[in-house]
Amino acid sequence: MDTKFLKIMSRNIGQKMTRAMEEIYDLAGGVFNINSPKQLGLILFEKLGLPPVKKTKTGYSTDVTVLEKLKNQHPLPEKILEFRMLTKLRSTYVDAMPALINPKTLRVHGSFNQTVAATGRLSSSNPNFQNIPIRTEMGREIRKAFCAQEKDHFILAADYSQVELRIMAHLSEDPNLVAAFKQDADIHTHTAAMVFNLKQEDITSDMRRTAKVINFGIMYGAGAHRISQELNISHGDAGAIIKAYFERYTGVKDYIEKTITECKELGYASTLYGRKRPIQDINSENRNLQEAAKRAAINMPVQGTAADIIKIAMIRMHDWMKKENLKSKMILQVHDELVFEVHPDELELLKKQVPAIMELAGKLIVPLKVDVGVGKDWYEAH
DNA sequence: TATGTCACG
DNA sequence: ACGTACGTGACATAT
Ligand SMILES: [Mg+2]
Repeated sequence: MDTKFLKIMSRNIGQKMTRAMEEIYDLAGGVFNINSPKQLGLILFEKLGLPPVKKTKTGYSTDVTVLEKLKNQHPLPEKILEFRMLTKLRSTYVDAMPALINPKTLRVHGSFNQTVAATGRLSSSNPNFQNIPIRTEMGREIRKAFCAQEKDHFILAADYSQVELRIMAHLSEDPNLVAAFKQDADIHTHTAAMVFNLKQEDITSDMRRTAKVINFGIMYGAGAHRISQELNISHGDAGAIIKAYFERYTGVKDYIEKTITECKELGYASTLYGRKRPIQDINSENRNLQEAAKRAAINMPVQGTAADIIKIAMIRMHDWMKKENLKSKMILQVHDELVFEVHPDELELLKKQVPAIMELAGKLIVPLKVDVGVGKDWYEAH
């Protein structure tokens, strides 16, 4: 870990927090605990009279979807979101990691749990290395602190490209989805072309974004409601897009129905390699429970098969590294990604072999693809 | 310990 | 009328 870097980052975030806090108290007309959803709810929805968007068990919801909707009515919600981002990054990552460094090894040693996630995924704890920020630039900067211990050594990150959609192609044998991956097409652009009935070259970035939400949404069993919220479009339009998707990818539709039927009969859903997840609620009288169980059943074969494949890759990787007496180390797994600390003498070898081992770990009717990045830290390796 | 929130794939 | 996309873990607050 680059603790010097984290120390500076903590100070910088702290300054931004102070500024945001002052503006928040100003806009709210008084001091309160911004981290208390209860106090914040009173300020937003009673003192300022903004319209409540949704409720929680205990009161007003103030989560990011709510504050996004209130942004155009008052300047406070946006400042709250900024403050929340800053506090999350500082308390969960920037200030937490240095405190966890083992004085003997000068490293942070977490756990990868093999018997927690119901789908067969690993989970990571103390600390969780599988949710290190990447989606915002400020968060992403934190990855600069994850560096090789020795100067001149490297971090190598290798991640599967669209592994879950490739698995869906394999399981469903849908001709359109299979063809897309055999051509190594940009899958979201491909789906956009299918759904909007256009050529791939005529797809706009907005249409691609829509298709991306659909591609992921389908694998989780999303309905028109969720898709409409996600894309900020009408319920009717969202329904029409989902309908168009299933008309073009009929194999996916059939596969999803088959998975649910089979789960109802057997009481479990399974992966390509035979891992089973019991899903008893699939036969529940309670409609909400049954619908949630259907979505879990749809997702299990996809998420679970991806977990099986990367586990196979990790075992083969370990065997290979041991046999070759390598000095480099496999240090992290993030569901579709493996991270290595690499000795400079072994860099070229790993750049070649790591993706090869990962790509061959799963035998699917479409190819698996792995992207590799190298740098002095995890930020550069991506 | 429960709850709400938010970080990731 | 209600709820509404899967799988996780950590933090702060409130009780
Ligand atoms: Mg990936």
